[in-house]
Amino acid sequence: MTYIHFMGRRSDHSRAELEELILSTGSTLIAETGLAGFSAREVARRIGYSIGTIHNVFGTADRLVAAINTRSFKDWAASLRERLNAVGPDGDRIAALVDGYFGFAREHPHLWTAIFDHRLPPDGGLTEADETGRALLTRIVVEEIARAVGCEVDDEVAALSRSLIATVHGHCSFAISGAWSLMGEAAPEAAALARVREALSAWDVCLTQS
Amino acid sequence: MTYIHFMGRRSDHSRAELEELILSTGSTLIAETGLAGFSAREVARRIGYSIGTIHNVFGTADRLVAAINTRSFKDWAASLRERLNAVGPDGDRIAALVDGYFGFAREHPHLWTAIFDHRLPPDGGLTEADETGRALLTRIVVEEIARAVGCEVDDEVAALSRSLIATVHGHCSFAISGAWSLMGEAAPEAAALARVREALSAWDVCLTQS
DNA sequence: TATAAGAAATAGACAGTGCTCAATTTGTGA
DNA sequence: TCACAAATTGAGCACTGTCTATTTCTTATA
Repeated sequence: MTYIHFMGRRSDHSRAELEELILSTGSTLIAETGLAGFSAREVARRIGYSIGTIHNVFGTADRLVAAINTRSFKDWAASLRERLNAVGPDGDRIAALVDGYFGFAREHPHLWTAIFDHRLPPDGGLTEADETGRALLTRIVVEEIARAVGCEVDDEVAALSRSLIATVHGHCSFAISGAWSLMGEAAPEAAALARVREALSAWDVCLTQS
Repeated sequence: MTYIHFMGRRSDHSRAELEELILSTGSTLIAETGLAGFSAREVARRIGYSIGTIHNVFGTADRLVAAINTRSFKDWAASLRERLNAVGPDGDRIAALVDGYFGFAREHPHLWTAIFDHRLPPDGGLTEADETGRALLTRIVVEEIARAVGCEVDDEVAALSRSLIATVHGHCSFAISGAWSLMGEAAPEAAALARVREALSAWDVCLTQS
């Protein structure tokens, strides 16, 4: 008859609540200031806990950022699913996919940028939970590409999907960082979509011939 | 009859020599430790000058990193030109271009990563000299793509070129960051090349039809 | 009920960082 | 020889992440 839930000294927040509080506050901070302006101390200040508490819960500032990025990944995947549901089974799902990729980056440029700018120290890789959370987005795309080319999900389709993700990512990356506008490019998203369509039609031709 | 050249106190290094010294030492430091391990103080330590000197010459650590990245860009462009010369006018110049893009990233992963991870503070953009130095790489690609599709260099070809750069960049980015190997992708460079070839042949079809 | 045990939270020290600016060289032209 | 002015220094400031000793509170036991 033991209560394992409230073992700490503060009853303000349970461990889970504290994790959530740190995570969402950290996410807001990155959204506001970008990864460069992020600091674990500032997160502690905002939630009214000391810096040591952050360390207790997340171990390292890097691991906290990794957790925040995983959360961004999940939100991103969710918004992608929403768009796919919105266009329906007969809509232009490929366009929805590309627009979903760009959409999250445009709406949350700092969060999106943080995902790809952050590097973990060489020793400590991602958590199992991080890995699976991030794999969601890839899985959605793989499923959609399989649907688009009318195949089962196999290694070949998965490889094509990753290549298409990389293609769209490159365009989005330049668009968000601003390197693109300096070069006078007007419609990076349209270009990305064009490249994807070309690859898909090349794949169809390949299938027909074999 | 006034000599304006030697106004300083140290004859160890002229201003230009000092700039070069800081730049090359900083470049080596990033190549060794990555952008995260970079510090202006460490550069000062290594060249035997004080931290103040770095600030006199480059103003800000961010501007120093920007200058280092511009230097990387130039080296990158030079190695691209070399590869193009090596394959000659009748070789597979498109493959050489893609391989050159990946090649620099593979040989100098930290320098390459630093180029795209570094963000200047919102107020201070890049120098004129930085801009032109970085534009070199794009120009090389635009010229080659014009050659490949047998056109003059115009806005359309330039837009296509930027889109192809983005495509290759996306693949290279995932390959270097390691996100790729986690997904089990074996040949990111081959995939990038395939996407580029598809885009070029789609362009050819487009030209033939019009 | 009183007390021992133990975990959460904290405070604060440590070693770094970038940036500033008064004080200090020191080469040079007068 | 001297004075000037540019180049260089480095202590000081406000930060940062990380870590350990300490406090504070809850729970379980005697």
